[in-house]
Amino acid sequence: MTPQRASVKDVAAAAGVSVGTVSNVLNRPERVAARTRAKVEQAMEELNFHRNASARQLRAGVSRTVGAIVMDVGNPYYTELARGIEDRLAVDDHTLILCSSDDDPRREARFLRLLAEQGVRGVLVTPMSTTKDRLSALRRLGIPSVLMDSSSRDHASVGVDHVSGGRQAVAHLLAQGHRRILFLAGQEELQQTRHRLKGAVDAIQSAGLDPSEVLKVVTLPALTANDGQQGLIKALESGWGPTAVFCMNDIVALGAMRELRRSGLAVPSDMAVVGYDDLYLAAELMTPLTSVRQPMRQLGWAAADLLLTDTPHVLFEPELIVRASSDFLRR
Amino acid sequence: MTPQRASVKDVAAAAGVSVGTVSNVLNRPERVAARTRAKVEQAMEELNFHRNASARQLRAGVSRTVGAIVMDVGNPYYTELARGIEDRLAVDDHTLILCSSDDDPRREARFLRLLAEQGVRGVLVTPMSTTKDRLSALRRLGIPSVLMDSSSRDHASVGVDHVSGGRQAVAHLLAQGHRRILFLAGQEELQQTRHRLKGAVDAIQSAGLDPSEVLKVVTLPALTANDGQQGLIKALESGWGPTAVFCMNDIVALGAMRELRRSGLAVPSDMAVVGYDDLYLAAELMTPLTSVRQPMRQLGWAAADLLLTDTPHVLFEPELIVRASSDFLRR
DNA sequence: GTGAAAGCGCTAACAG
DNA sequence: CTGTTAGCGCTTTCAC
Repeated sequence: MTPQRASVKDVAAAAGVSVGTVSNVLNRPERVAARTRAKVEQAMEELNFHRNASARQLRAGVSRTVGAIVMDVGNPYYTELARGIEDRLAVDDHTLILCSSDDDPRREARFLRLLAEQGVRGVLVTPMSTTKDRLSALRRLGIPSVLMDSSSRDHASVGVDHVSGGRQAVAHLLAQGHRRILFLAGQEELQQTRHRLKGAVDAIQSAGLDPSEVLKVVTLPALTANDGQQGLIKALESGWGPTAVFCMNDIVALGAMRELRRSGLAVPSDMAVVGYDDLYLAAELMTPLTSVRQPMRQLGWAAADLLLTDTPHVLFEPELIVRASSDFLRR
Repeated sequence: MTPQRASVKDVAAAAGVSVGTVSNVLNRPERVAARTRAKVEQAMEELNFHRNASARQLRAGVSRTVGAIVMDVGNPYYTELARGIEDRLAVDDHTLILCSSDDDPRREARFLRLLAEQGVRGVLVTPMSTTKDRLSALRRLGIPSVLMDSSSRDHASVGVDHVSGGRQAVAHLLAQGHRRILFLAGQEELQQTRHRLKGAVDAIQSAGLDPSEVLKVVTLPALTANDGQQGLIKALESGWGPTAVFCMNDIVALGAMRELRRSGLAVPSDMAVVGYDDLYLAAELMTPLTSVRQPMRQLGWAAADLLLTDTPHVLFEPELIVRASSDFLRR
């Protein structure tokens, strides 16, 4: 059994050639005579050779690693995104370091330092409360970055049209006859929040109604099931009496529905619910959830593509998937 | 605005000391005079210095990176596990490279090569169909590995007592009066499958019944919602008429319940369902799912701990959480 | 306490 | 086509 790790030198010795030739076999095989190449390849095989990525990167100055900082890997939205990224990176033999900040600035700072030390080729960033700081930190470090799921004039980005998403969701609720709609929103700094809100307002105005009467916004500290639940409790206590709730994502919707159940309100007859992202579990919930579908896989792919090749940026279109949570007919 | 990346040399020049001193500040600060240290630290600050991980690893011979190969990051089970791992790694300033093989040997081979090239300090492995090959490949490469969620005599491992888990699940179903129980199982090579089956058989024998009459096993190609659904279809067609189904994990259970719904069977009155893992979504499904809870976070932590410190290995105890899917009283 | 210098494994430029 | 060699940024003796 071969011992530890073999180096190019070992391979060269075993094959009776120089390290330069071994390197050529690795990087420009066409420049090496077939016979020599065969010898070298055989030696590699026998010695179980794997090139040392550290040395390689040190020399090359740039690594084949890309980082992605997301808010919560527990949310399948981000794992789907990550798959899209990985698939694209694999094409060019790069790897992903996936970092879940959990919206904790200390964790985030640690990951940022780490990615800088790794010399990542770039970082893919998902919008969250500290996005701006993060982007400027990256710029200061001279690390290219791409903003995912958000669009920006002064930054490379791949986006989804959240105005359209918000509009579709609220137009649907209006069509179902709802006139008091609660929006369980993310932080206002999030572009997604602002855009979806704008879409919601658009939809209401297009229906000839007054947004300030029809829509009420509750901002959630974090986009988790628990905060969704708390947000709904707060809204119910206010006495406004909404008949529908539009949630910033499916996990928030899950929390909201949990609370509705707890307080004996039926979905959708007492309260209609619409989520966002259309996670695979949306269709399997206690009441199947109407949700705005995002093309997460493609989004991840596009972001990685943009980083690697500087492809012009993309704007995806979301699509409303109607289920029982907002439509009794589907019960 | 500082340009690109500063090296120890730059820092040394800026601080008016030698690179050796800079390195000392980094690695053995106590050996450096306070005044000198302050100067160096200030220079680092100004130049926005980050040590180059490649160079460091190249020199050290071993990296501060750990790999984990799991079957499907889309399954929250694995992301929870990953968090546990990351949390432990953070303590010793290591990073995780999370690889989702999707049970595809080509993907897996790619990741294995990649981890070897990265010179990872070790790999944490989750059982799947090709586990044995993977472990021997790692051994051949001289990379330490820890088997997660499975126990082994001749391998470092952290496990959960799946015999107990299987026993608890099936004992519960028997107590509910079920006498024809379907087991939607994983591949037989999976230790988890064998252990849970053993637990199920134990429970049946303890109740004075005949396992061959009470239990029927259907082996699923993959542990996905789709395969769970297909497995159930197959079982229903066979005409045996089970009244309960024990699923290898919650995602499989989700697929099974989808099929029950489709064919108009009520849960739990026509068919009781028990899952495994107790994902956060188990409680939120159309019918809240009874499930065997695993301590995923702790499991991940323990695995990373074992790799880093050679702590003696652990065996966790799972716990059955009963919900409506197997108990009308909770309806 | 601090500096000088060697060397980790690899690549690329150059010589033969 | 193949060999020789310098050097990427860092750590670590070993002198001073």
